[in-house]
Amino acid sequence: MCAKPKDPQVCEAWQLLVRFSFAQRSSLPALAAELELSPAQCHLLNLLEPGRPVPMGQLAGALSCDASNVTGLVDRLESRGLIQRSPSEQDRRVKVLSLTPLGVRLRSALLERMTAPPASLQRLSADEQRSLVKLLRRLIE
Amino acid sequence: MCAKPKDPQVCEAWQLLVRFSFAQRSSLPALAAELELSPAQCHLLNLLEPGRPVPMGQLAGALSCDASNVTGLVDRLESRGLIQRSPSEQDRRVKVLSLTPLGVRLRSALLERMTAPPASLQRLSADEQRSLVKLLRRLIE
DNA sequence: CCTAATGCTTGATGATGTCAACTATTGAGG
DNA sequence: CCTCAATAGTTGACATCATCAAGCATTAGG
Repeated sequence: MCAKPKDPQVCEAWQLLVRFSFAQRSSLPALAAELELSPAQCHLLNLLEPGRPVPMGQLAGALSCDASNVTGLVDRLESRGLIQRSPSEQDRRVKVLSLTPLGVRLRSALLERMTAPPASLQRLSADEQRSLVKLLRRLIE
Repeated sequence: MCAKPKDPQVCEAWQLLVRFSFAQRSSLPALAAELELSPAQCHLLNLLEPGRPVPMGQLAGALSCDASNVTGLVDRLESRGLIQRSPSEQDRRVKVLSLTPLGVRLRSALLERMTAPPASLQRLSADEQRSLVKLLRRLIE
């Protein structure tokens, strides 16, 4: 199944992670819909931390998408009063995004739902959970 | 960060997994584009194993989306000669999908790319990789 | 039979995403 | 200073993704 003559264990671990994220791909839309959000909007809100404004272009980089796409995404979130465009003082071309108080509340509601661990995680023992955390940390960086 | 008075370790593990799948959400489109596929098409091809035809409705269930969405996805993949609709013999309402030889080749090219493990995975020792595989297996089922 | 339920398609609509063209601003040289 | 290229964001055109409601054919139960 793994093409190159690499360690098959590495491949299997990676395949499981990929499978996991495909599963997420199925479940996120329903979860997001409860808050009237789309998956893309969730991703954006997830990246926008309270008290840490971000220029639009930087967000496009983090989302790995075109800048014009961010424009539309931000238009919709701003029209709902969740985020806010402000001109940068250093560079008048730049607009920085920040969460409104309403956005902060919605974001934390979102994170609360997204990070509610499923039953399968509870089946792991405390030691196993600790190992998993360690491994994933090193994986992501 | 975790709302309920639950084990914070469970929450952290889950958060890392969620973070991982958001990272995938960013990288999959580019990877898929190399094969002229969209993320949704990847998901569908991923579910459609060679030699194991699947009714359209079942696929809609697996993708957690509306049946009419599958119609469009299948239209595009079929017009490229990657998959094939065939009438079911047991039930003439049902159409089963199967990969064409071209589809089989593209699917394996796709899986090969998707499952090419990133460098960060190689940094784990053999033992650590083994643990990770075990933990993830129990997580997914 | 008649009727309800099922599987898929169609059409309308909105969101996501890309690209190319445009405006405004910045910054580097001449 | 003055041009001129690069950058940040917007706009418009277009394809895809995704939902819903309506419709058709088939199936299954009463």
